[in-house]
Amino acid sequence: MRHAPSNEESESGEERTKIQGSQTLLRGLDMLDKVIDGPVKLADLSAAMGLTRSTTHRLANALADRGFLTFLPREGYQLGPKLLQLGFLAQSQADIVRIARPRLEALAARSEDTVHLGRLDTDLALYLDKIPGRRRVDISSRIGDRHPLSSTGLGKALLLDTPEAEWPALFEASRARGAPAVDYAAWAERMRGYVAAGHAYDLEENEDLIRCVAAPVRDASGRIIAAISLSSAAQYMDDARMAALSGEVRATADQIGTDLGWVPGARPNRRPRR
Amino acid sequence: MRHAPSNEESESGEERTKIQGSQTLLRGLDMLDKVIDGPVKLADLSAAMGLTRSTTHRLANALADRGFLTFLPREGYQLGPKLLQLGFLAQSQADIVRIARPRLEALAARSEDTVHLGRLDTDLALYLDKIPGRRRVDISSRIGDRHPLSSTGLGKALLLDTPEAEWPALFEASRARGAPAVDYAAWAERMRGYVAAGHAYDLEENEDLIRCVAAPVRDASGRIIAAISLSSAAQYMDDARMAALSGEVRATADQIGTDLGWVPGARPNRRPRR
DNA sequence: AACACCGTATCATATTGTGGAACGTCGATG
DNA sequence: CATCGACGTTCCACAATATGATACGGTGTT
Repeated sequence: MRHAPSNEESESGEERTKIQGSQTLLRGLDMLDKVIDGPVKLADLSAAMGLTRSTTHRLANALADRGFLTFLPREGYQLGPKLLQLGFLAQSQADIVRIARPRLEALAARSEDTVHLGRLDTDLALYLDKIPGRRRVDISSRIGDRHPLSSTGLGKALLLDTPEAEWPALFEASRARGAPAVDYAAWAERMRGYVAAGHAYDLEENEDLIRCVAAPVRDASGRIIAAISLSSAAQYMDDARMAALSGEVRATADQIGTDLGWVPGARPNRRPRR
Repeated sequence: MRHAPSNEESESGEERTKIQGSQTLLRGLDMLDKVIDGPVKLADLSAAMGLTRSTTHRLANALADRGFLTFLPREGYQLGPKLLQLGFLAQSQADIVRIARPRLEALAARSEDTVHLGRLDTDLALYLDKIPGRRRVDISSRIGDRHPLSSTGLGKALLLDTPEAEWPALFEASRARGAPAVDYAAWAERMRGYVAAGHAYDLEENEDLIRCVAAPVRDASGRIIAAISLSSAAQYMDDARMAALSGEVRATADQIGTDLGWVPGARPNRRPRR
């Protein structure tokens, strides 16, 4: 085959692995990315791919034939129905607990502390998984437990996208469910900091002498569907360590999100599904 | 390249188009289908594809590299996170009204009658689109209208998957919303027939002298997310014609569903999302 | 230890994919 | 009404890319 004229490196600066011996497949797969925000005409598509119109057309047609692309006569190529089907199937195969487990174990191993995974359940945080740390610290939580949102790191992480207007109601609900009585104004002020930082702390508000760092997990829709937290005795968790750990906890949460189809940079999509 | 040893026709009886000149891409895309029900080991995958282990491995790796497959060390290959991302994006691009329009127009043109598209809105049928037929018949419906479920073909089609236990409540709600007072037992008996047939009729229950044939539209999850109906004056709609049209209406509804990622044969998935 | 299983790497071969160019087809423009 | 331009489609000679036989290196099982 003739090679592309001095197109050794892509002009659009993207650097994708070669995987040697699958050029056609990789080009086809990458083509789907070029179509993610609406219909694209063949000419634009070939320009974006750095390929000739012939090649682009052949690939696009193959993708369309299998339903990965839809061709709209006067608009261009668009994501096709096959992706809806496979996306749904992938969704049903994606069990958060199973997906998250290895990442959580790695985090627990590195930090030697206890890691939790949980999600929102009406107005409580439901604990889905727990990896005990190496240190002998009693963290009195069990899988299946429900804890108040306002007084746990995990719960606060779950709320990071919730509009502030809804905070008072949730705060009250938490108090009714056993959260300690603290001043709302002070709590909300701290929450604003957590929202800005993208993670949440828990500073002995719930169980005495336990501190934790928590971060939200997002799925393909960008919504927060779960959160993880790393807990330890306050003696092992001074402010400096919490700050140091927060990046790692966020990174782990983001990795899990990526496994679930979340795309870090993508336009935030906060609207609830349907 | 060496060709596959006498593997001219696939053993698994599937017949897929050639599209000449995209073998690698097509093989890769088809590979995703072999993985739809859980992790598959490399050996099984190559067997299912009718390819050598080498080739299978190369393709699977390319797919995994781009996130279309996930490799689980001791289980095999599985649908990957990229499909979740693209599936979600495809979903947000898939506007039912726009997708359905050409199909509805074709149906309206063929039958010369009025076609409606609608979906469930709490306990009413919300009309999303309307293509007037050629015949001059007053169908007093407008886009945005809400009509009772129990007394419209469209509404009944929307209920075809609803457990019978919930029928009485919905029937009562419809009556409260203006549906004519008919006998529940008789209505339920007719509904059972519609459920078995996969389509619904409306026989002058709502507007006098109007009859219609309706069918449900399913999405990738298998759930009924909308319905279409074909309405005409009773004089043009004798029982024979209704029977003849029901197949065509169902076919159109199914085509729209396919555009939305629905797969005809797939295991029915009735459980609500989340 | 020997074995079976599974994923990975290598490499000569020619099949497959490539891109240039020409063709159709539709609307818009002069 | 003719010409043009934009866009998708088809064709084809050429060689780069994809292929599959074979061999390798892990890990758990007998």
